[in-house]
Amino acid sequence: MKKRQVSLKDIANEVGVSIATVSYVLSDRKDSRVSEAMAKKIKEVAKTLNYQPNKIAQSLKSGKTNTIGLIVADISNPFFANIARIIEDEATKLNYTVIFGSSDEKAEKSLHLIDFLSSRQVDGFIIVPSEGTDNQIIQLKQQNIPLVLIDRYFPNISTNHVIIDNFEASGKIVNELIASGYKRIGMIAYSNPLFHMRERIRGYQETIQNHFGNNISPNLVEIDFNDSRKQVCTAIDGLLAGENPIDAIFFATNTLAILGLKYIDELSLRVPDDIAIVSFDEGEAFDFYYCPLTHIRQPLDEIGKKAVQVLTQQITQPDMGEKQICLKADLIKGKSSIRR
Amino acid sequence: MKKRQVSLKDIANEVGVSIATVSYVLSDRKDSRVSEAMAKKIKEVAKTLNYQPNKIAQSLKSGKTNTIGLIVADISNPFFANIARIIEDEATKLNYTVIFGSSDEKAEKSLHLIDFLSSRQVDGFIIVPSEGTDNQIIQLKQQNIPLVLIDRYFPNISTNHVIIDNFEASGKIVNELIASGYKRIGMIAYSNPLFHMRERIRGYQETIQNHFGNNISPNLVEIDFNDSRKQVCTAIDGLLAGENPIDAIFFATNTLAILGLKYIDELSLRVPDDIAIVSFDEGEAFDFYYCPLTHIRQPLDEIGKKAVQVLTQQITQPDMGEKQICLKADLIKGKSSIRR
DNA sequence: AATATATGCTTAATCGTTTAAACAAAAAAA
DNA sequence: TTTTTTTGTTTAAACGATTAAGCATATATT
Repeated sequence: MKKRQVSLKDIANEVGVSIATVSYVLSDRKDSRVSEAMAKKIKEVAKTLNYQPNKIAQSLKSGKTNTIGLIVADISNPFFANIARIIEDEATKLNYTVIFGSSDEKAEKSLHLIDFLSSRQVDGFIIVPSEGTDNQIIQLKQQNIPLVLIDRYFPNISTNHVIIDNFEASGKIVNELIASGYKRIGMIAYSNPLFHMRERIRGYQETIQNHFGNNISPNLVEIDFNDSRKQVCTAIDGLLAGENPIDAIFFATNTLAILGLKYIDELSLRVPDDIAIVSFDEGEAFDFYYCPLTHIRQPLDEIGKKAVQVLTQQITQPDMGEKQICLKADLIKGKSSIRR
Repeated sequence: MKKRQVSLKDIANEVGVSIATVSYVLSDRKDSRVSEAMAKKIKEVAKTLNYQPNKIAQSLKSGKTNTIGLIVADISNPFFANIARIIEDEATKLNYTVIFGSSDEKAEKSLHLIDFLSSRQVDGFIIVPSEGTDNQIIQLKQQNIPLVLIDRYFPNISTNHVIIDNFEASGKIVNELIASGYKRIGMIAYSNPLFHMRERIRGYQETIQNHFGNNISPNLVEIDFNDSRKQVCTAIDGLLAGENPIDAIFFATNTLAILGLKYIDELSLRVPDDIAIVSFDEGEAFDFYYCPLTHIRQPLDEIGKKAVQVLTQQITQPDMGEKQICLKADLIKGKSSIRR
């Protein structure tokens, strides 16, 4: 009734030989001294029985699972979903499986995921760290578990990481607005202490400062991740109120941009005539937005691939030094930042 | 240098007791007769050493991995991405891990995935079967591997499945168009022999037939999945040409709708004034489309959850009979099918 | 012919966990 | 006091694969 998976033992019994012999043949070791005839027979039987090696057993023996644990901050964000996909593809190419989970930007969930994936003996981690996970990362380092951070990192913890130059990208897009003639540029960002967000904000502030000095000051609103829908609206209201309403908004992420654009539509403001909009990252949702958005495009492909490559290198050569990769992001000029 | 994961052995050595005793304590077996004092000590040491049971070893022993293999037809389609997400969440709740892959609608890739996941000893499969995978499904059945098909199934292979009533849904949305006064309704579908697609087409054809008899015949164009971008445009051109151009298009999937709408924008046709549009499924991209689409919303949540529940039941009670679940989909009325 | 080497396969240990069975010592029943 | 039962712990086999070491037998070298 219950058909167990066929094992080396089954083949050995069938052929009338020891398990070891079968193992030697099927693992194709050049130094094995099994006779041609026997090898052929064993391979035949293996095929007819449709033998598939039990990777669980192999893993237990070898201590390697060929599995990567991936923890992203928020899988419902297409940015992370895409990265996850790329990582998965690249990992598959290198013969690794990816098991992943979303921390939903919560340190507690992140910890739970790390424990879970550790107990499943992943060979290493690729992590988009969220706020307050510093010690989790330190722990992993202490356990000598191979690890690559992406998108964000902790400047005071030395780790492998693959990130982009958020400061530069942010400056680039603000410059674009300024070049188009916009002066009162607001920014809506998350009140997130993580490095990537701080860098985006710093890029914005310094660029404004460099251009306008003390004549025009930056106009930044920071938003709580867990109440973003409401707070984005309030933020926009705030930026538009007063004597000198802003004429352009820079959204620090695609999720903020989506929320913002929906509200701007509700206000019956037209982009870019009434207000210019620029944003970090893309979203499928922008495909059908009437006005193609000027935005920063991160090299997702490169980030994902590099992360996997660095990780698998660490796994196979643990004594390799740490790799810290910082990529440049592209500015995609749409029509949402053109002054007409 | 190299810190191995701590094992029962480490704890046993530390406490000065046998591995078995440690195992009995840490697996919290009610029938164990280990003394309170010893149990307490072992638990303490386990905690300080930060012991995490090695699930690989547990799996090898138990023959269960608490892992589900998920194979979707196309992970870049948000429909499947969402389902994957829901399945993942539900599985996690039931203490299962999901390992998944995308067959990209290719039988060969599907086979590869099944072999791969089998060798990783998944306890069961949830599969969105693609064209030509009939024998793969039959094979799994013969090996007594628990299995649930979703979205599609093979009428001539008896399996667990969770699907929706595509015929009914299709009829419902065509009826909506007819009720709004549209008469020449075209449909663009995939030339896919799978049941779900045939049912959507049949729903369209029979509804047209029922309403208009022989006065107006259905106007269906079937499209090759691998060349859909081009063929959708050709199809729309075709439907719009001639003496009696169509006044409404029913797209059989969200991917077709997205391609179609982009082309319709290029043609400078306005929805619904120049042409009405209805579609199966949603897409994030529709969020910002100027005209909210009338579409069929599948109960993704229910499909995903039911699939996991049926599968885990099959895993724990293999002698349970097959479950075949057919859900109804909802018609979401937008503005893309209103005659003005 | 005696010894060395090569060939072909088997034995047995190992990975970390589970668990039935064994065993010794203590407590209870006779 | 002897026997039985209970209590607390250990032994050992098992899951399926890998692999160093062992052991015949056959072939090659002196």
